[in-house]
Amino acid sequence: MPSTPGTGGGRRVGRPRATQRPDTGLSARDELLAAAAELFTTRGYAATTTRAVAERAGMRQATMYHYVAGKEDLLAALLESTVTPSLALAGELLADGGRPAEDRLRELCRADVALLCGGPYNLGALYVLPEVRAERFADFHRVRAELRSAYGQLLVATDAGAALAKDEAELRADLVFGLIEGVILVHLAGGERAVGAFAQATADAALRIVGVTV
Amino acid sequence: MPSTPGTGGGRRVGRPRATQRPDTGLSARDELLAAAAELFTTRGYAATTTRAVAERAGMRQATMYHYVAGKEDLLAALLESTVTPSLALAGELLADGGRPAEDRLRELCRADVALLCGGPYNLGALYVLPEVRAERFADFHRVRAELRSAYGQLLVATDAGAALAKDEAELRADLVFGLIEGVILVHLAGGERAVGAFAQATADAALRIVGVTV
DNA sequence: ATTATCTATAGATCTATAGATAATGC
DNA sequence: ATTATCTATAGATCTATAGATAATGC
Repeated sequence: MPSTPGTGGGRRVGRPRATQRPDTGLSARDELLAAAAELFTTRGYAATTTRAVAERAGMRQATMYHYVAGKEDLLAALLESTVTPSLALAGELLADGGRPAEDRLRELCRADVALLCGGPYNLGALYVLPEVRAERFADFHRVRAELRSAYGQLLVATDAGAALAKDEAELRADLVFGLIEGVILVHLAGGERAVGAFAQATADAALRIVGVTV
Repeated sequence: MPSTPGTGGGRRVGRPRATQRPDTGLSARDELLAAAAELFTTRGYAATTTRAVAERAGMRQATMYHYVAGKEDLLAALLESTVTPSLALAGELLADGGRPAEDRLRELCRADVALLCGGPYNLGALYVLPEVRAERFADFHRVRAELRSAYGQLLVATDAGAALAKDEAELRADLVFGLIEGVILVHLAGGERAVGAFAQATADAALRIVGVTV
């Protein structure tokens, strides 16, 4: 059986690292992603050098290019990793006609907030980087627009949502989406509050915006 | 009468500029601030060079240092300019015991969103720059915390807010603040919607979060 | 032989300062 | 004389590539 890269244990091919390899058990690429997540969110994307990322991942700057094409590559991977799970959940919820739309919308909000606030870094802050508007990240924007659309569909499937004019429903979907995004940023600033309860409270607030009485 | 700097018209002291001075009627410092606002919000702070700012303001890179101490100086000035007007309004509203707190909270939300969404650039996006966490911007954070506190005070002054437990009121103030902040970012993405109506809708959504029936 | 890593560095920046220059003001 | 600007540049980066090296695999 070939040694799984990243299990940390076995003999490793290739020249040994100059510094001790971190014992996180992650693959080298995932260690780079974790380092990038921390540095991009705490110091800023443009302000983070390839050297800083590589060295936090326990390798020399040039070695990074063995695993990723460059900084943009790291950012693109991190961005997609933040939306993909929520989008998968949204797909399931949209298909599940057996539950009231109110419940399903609440669950999507809750999970979305829990996912982003629960991680070790504030990856939500990456969404708003000006750099992310570039064509290079069109894939991410497409996925994100799909998630936004799922919010809108669940919203109009609620009783309160169905009673709204089309424009008004669109507007409220934007407000809900804005709440989710903003709350992720505020949560970080606020610091220590239980993530689960906070996510639940945000979901309730979203339903109040839609017009559901909670 | 000494010629007011920035009126654009009169004879100017000093070596002439190599390129035509923009005819915005702004002082050189304000032209730098406007250039920085555009570039920081569209390309990112760290990604914007002093040369880019200076040249957009119609002067050579080195000349910028005659007016500002550097890039950080520009960012600090822009940040404070976004909170100061809302904080002044908040002060007036807190002092005005003659109006129902519901109305005053609504007005603060509306004005805050209108101010940030109404400007030519998305200055709200500067709040979330990781660079802004540095000690250098402590002044800004102090002012911003005051604004957050004003939201909290108006919230507990409403009938619905007064009925909440202390923790729950704090939580909802964070949610309202998160909504305002997030909405500013979403609005930009959403593009063309009338700012006034959007600000009003956000204010209504904030009151719903508090628990007021609107 | 293959692989993962290293060291070294060319080329391209970018910031901030030094010192020159071309106006007006008196 | 004062002021606002310019040109030039030293010093400090940072990215991405070239080429060497030290392991394992067969």
